[in-house]
Amino acid sequence: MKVLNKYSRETARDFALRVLKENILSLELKPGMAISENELSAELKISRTPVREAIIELAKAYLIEIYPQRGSFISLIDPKMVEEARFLRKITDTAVIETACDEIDEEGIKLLEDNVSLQEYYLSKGMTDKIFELDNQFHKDIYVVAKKDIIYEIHSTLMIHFDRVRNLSVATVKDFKVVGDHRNMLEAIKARDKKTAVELVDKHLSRYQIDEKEIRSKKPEYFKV
Amino acid sequence: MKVLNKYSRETARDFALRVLKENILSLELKPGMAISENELSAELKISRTPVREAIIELAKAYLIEIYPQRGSFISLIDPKMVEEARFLRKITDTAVIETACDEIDEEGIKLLEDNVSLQEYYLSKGMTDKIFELDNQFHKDIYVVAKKDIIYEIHSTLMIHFDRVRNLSVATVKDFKVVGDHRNMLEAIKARDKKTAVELVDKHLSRYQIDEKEIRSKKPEYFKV
DNA sequence: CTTAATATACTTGTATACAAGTATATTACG
DNA sequence: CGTAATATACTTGTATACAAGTATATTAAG
Repeated sequence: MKVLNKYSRETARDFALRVLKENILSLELKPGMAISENELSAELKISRTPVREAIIELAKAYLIEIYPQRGSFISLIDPKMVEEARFLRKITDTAVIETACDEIDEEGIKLLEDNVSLQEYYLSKGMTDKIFELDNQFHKDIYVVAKKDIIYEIHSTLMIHFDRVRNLSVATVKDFKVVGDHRNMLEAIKARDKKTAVELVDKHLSRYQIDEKEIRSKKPEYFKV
Repeated sequence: MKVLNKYSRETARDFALRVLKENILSLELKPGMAISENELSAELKISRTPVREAIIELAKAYLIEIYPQRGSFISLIDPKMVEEARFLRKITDTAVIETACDEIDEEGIKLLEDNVSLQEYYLSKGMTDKIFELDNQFHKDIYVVAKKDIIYEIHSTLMIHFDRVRNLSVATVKDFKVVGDHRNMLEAIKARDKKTAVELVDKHLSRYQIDEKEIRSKKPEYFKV
């Protein structure tokens, strides 16, 4: 597991949570792999308590499975789980961008504009690795504009199911097209054009389509069913 | 706080969680009220650890606010939070009932039919207190039919924000009309009539409309803003 | 009496010890 | 050698002790 640096103000629990999420998303912690509270606490140089609290939270999001007195395991990729996450993201993103069209104001425009401009800048400089983080932030900002930021937070951990499968996909290179999507979304929101905005969300998410069969053939041991 | 009976197989953590949820929903634990891990563990006759773990989970759902070294408090009613929960329930219920229309089969019909029949029976006998639980189960069953039960689970804790405000409302007596709603929803799903089903969800949720002003004037100290 | 300094009694965060149960390795037996 | 009984070394669940910080009560000074 890749151990990140602990921020000085960060609680041990938040630290453990951050490290675990990152490693599950990046598949450094592999689906099906056993993890132990004791091992992790040794590795992170904190006690069992905060590690355990982080594990419990991830178990609530079905990212870890806890079998009492037997062990805890990184959840296998469950196609049903992935589908529920995708479904939830689609309906929520759609409704939220519509609301954003209603709620957008000068402040919101600035928030989104700054982000997209930066994405375009990094794209033009070929610094595509910077775009990933801005991509996530852009989606969060739309929720903020729509005054639905709690929903974003609540769903964020669940979306790891979706995102880690994406990370297994070979064809994640076409990421540069998303910057154009974001620009178009922003313009639609500014124009309060709900119909176009919703179409863009649909188009945008279709880029994240995953070829389950292909991934499954490469890594069958990662899958639940 | 009303302490429930602990099931023999239930872990101490699940027990604490169940008791806390129930008391927050019923407003036995009042918004803004201070709670202490030590007090609760004494009251529930379990140690601090499982109580603490339950509190952390509820804090993640914004039902409890933890201020380190100062104390933990039942969250005040936050209109933004209530609105986000209502928004989420509406869009999710809508999308899920459409999916249920696609996925319904004999087994699903039986599941829903058994529930609604029982509701109708209790209604005819005037045993309206039994209907509350069946109401929740009916909604969950629709998610099950639509193969979206994880989404139901993930959202259930969040919906307490919405439901506890409903419990403060005087006009919750018109509950008997929901049985008719449920019958109509079931028939729409059986007929795979998405348009009608969605209209019914909308109509159904409109019954849960809350008069914030009225509640606020009765209990202003419960509100955040 | 007022005000400031100091205890005191809380709070949650973390570390650790023990309890209860599981799975594997080891040992003893046939 | 094969099989069953028994240790052994894990696992997570729970209880408890201590650490660090906050808010209030108490005390002392002016």
